[in-house]
Amino acid sequence: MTDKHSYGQFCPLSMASEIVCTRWTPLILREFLHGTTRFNDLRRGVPKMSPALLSKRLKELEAAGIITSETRADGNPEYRLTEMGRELEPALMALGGWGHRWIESSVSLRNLDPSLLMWDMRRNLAPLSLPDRRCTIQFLYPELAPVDQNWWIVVEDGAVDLCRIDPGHEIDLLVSASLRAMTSVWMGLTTIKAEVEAGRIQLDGERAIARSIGKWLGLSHFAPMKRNVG
Amino acid sequence: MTDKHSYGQFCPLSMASEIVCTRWTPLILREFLHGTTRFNDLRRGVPKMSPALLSKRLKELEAAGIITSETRADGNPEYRLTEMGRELEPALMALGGWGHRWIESSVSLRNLDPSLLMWDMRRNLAPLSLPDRRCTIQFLYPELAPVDQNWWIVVEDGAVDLCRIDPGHEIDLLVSASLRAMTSVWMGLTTIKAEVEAGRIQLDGERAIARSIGKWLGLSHFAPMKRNVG
DNA sequence: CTGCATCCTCTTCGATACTG
DNA sequence: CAGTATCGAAGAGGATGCAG
Repeated sequence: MTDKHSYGQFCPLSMASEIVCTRWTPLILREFLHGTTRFNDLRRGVPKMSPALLSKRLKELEAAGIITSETRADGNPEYRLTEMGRELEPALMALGGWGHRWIESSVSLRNLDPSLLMWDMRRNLAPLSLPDRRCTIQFLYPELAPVDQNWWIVVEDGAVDLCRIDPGHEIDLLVSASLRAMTSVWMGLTTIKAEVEAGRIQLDGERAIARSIGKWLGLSHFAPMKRNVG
Repeated sequence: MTDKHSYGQFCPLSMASEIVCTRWTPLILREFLHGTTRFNDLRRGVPKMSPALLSKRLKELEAAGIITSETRADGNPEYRLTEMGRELEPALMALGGWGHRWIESSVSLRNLDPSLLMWDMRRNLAPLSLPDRRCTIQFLYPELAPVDQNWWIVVEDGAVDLCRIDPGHEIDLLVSASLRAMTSVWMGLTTIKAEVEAGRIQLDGERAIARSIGKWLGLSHFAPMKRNVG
């Protein structure tokens, strides 16, 4: 009829699913809802997706009216949600909230990935809850392969940068952790405090910054919410 | 890592999308939320899906904990949503509501299908708003091929049956319509009253039943809601 | 470096037919 | 009624290339 990919149903849920519920698309939209606008930043949020497929999906989303692309001064496109796209947020949040409440942590925690964790903590970090000067926080995951062990987050003038190579600044706080413990904290399965007491996370450095970590550390949007399963 | 199909991300939206946002799955869940429990009834809601794929999806949903299957007395399985599955309703309603508000009717109306329309009107019909006796309502779509022209809905003792062959009862109301007009009414783009006045729908039969059609006729759950596009 | 396009392989899907 | 079996077509993933 219309095309091969269509469900052929006029039902609004069917029409919406044709656009939103295709492979990778909810994750791309998650990146957009976090404010990402550029191709390679999108890729950091969905690193296992091939660039060709991401490119295809962006064209589909643009054709559907969910995003626009505009060529910037540097000649590269900038993608942005339209109002239609922004209004997907409640539906995606509801789906994410359901996942948070119902999907077993033992399943989610099979997908540990320091890169995704740090990338998300970077964007959810609250600079205003840190001292009003440059702050450098190092994260150390001793159990990982050397290339993934060290991460630095540099906060300066409200901007948050994530580095995989030492920026050379004095370290204000060193967070040493098992990746599983840190991810569990991010997900809201446990707390920094509990993990520190259990010896799975250590904080070394400036007392004030360590004490206020619960305020500035960016966790999952769903972390404060109750769960129904283990 | 885990398997090929996984996005490899611990994010709850990613985990939820792996289960819910696969091809056909939102439509299957829509059927379940309407109370369907049997394989061939599910098929009526997703007639363009192959039975092999439906069977596969049901196994996946069961493995994910969203449905259970129990063998009934007749030896055939009965599928039911678990609590985990029922709690998907807000997310799916949000997605459907978004589709209703934002997807152009000209696009949805490319998917006209009398079978899907009648099947949905059957299950959303309100028997209590009809006289407390057997009522037979015939729908006639003169422009369609003969096999799709005639439909009968029989309401008796609170049960609603849909027939494609004449049940032989006296007709209490004959609804003659263009399929596009009837579907537009179902979607909430227009009203029965407006379509009758425009000559695209005719009601012939018992006055009281015709007058109360707005009460007993089952429309889309989203029909009363505002839309943002044409 | 960013933003793709191409080529190739592998998996999934759809159509049809058939079974207990 | 409730599925399997089979097979060709479409789609996704990985590697590589390339222009601005």
